[in-house]
Amino acid sequence: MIPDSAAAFPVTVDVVALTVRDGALQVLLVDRLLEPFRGTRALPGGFVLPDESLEDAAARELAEETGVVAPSGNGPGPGHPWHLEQLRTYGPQGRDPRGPVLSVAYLLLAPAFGLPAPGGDAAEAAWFPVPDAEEPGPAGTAPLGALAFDHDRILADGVERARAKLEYSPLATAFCADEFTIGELRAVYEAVWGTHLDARNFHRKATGTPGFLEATGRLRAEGPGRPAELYRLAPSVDPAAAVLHPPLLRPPATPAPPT
Amino acid sequence: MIPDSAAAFPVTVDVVALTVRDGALQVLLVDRLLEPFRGTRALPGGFVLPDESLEDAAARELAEETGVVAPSGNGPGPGHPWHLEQLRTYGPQGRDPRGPVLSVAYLLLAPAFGLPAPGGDAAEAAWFPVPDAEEPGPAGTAPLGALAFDHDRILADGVERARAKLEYSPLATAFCADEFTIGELRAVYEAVWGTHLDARNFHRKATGTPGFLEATGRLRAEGPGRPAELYRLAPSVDPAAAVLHPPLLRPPATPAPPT
DNA sequence: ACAAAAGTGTTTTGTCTACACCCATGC
DNA sequence: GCATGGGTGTAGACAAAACACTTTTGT
Repeated sequence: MIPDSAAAFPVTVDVVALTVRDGALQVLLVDRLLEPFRGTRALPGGFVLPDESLEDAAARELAEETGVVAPSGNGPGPGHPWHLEQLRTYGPQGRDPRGPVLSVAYLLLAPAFGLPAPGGDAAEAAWFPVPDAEEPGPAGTAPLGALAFDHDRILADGVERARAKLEYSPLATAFCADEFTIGELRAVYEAVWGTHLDARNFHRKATGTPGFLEATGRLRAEGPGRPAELYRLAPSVDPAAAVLHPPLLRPPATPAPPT
Repeated sequence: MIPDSAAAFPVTVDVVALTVRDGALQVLLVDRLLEPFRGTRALPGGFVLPDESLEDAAARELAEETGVVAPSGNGPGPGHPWHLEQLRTYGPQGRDPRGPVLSVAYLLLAPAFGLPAPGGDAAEAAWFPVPDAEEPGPAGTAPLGALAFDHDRILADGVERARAKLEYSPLATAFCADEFTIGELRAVYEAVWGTHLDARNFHRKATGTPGFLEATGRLRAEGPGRPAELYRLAPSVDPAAAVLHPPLLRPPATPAPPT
């Protein structure tokens, strides 16, 4: 019933896994063990199996190549702040030397987590900072511009999607642990956007936006300074669909001074 | 070199073609001539050929099933206000009775155009109004809820994408002819969002947003009332990438009274 | 003259920004 | 005490909603 003219394409999933570590936006990259692009850095990913959903394939490849076990789907329950969403699909022509291959890219936003022993088709999975500007840095600081396949473009698309989503969705909390302080949340915005935000105004805006945060009543003291109140993502909200009103807009341009 | 465990999937493209006709947001649907879902309404679409790009396949299927010749890509030149962008990809499992099939959906925003003779795998391509609310209307007014495959969901995703994009991008102009009046542009916003906008404030906002509109200096008189100035989309802007600042936000909720 | 649509001005209301200021802790 | 980070108050800049008003056409 499917016409003969219809071609069948191998399909891969590639995951842009982002986190905030050491005050910077970082991406999870692997070293490829197999051809093509053997020895080159790439996004974790691989071929979709016959009976798999795309999202399951993304979670499986992430687990195989980085040892990370992601919850299937966007865990709504507490303790699963991770967020996995589809980014876009990159066309079959001219992106794989082996022939036409379709790649469905996924975006994973997660708190910083350790990287167990690698396996599968990749070795040395590690976090790499995403440079603030999209242009590769002058020194060897920028991992961009050197990835396998069209992964540079996929990474750029993923970073831009993450930056845009922080403005009007509660997804910044996906980078935080289950409970977090306003300061930690602000650090997420500053790292992802590469900007400096006024701590006082951010506090008012974050706590004053309905449907965003819920106070736990507990405090957390960390180093000097007054202990901060702990918050969690407001319940009864799908963080992928909720809309912040008013949105938290990123300022036009004023990079943070490198502390 | 491609592992045997990797499956190959048939891939289709489906096009959510939206326009504004008679003051309402409308979608282009076809009647399927072949199984499965023969006789059911569906989005225009079909299988991707071996050497085709996804975008080319979307344009080809649209032309085959509706007689519409879309420009390949987003024509930047004047006279090609159409806009074609990828929407998202719908997973291979459980969406086609013939087996796992991947579908990459595209969103086409276009001025109202006539429909030449149909051909290919579909007949009776026609425009259908998209109901304001997502719930199907009580009477037989709503074509949603009755489409083939998972096209109801794809249509809902496309409509939501279009509604969101009008806020922060100049894509509302994709629904207009090459030159248009502020009133026509406002009618687009009102039809897509299903709201009523204040004509005076809209005029000021649209003409005052930098990088959005360019005055032609000409006028157009249509019926009674003062003739309106003609505008075109500001040049030197990629309408798909440009960002309106400040954005044109849709009001929370107040449906327009049916004139 | 009248209706209808285009375009401008003004007032009010709210939101963002910047910054002064107090609070609670470690040292 | 003093540095450090958390949290609140407030004045000016700025943008948006509401609406009075003028302009220019068709009938």
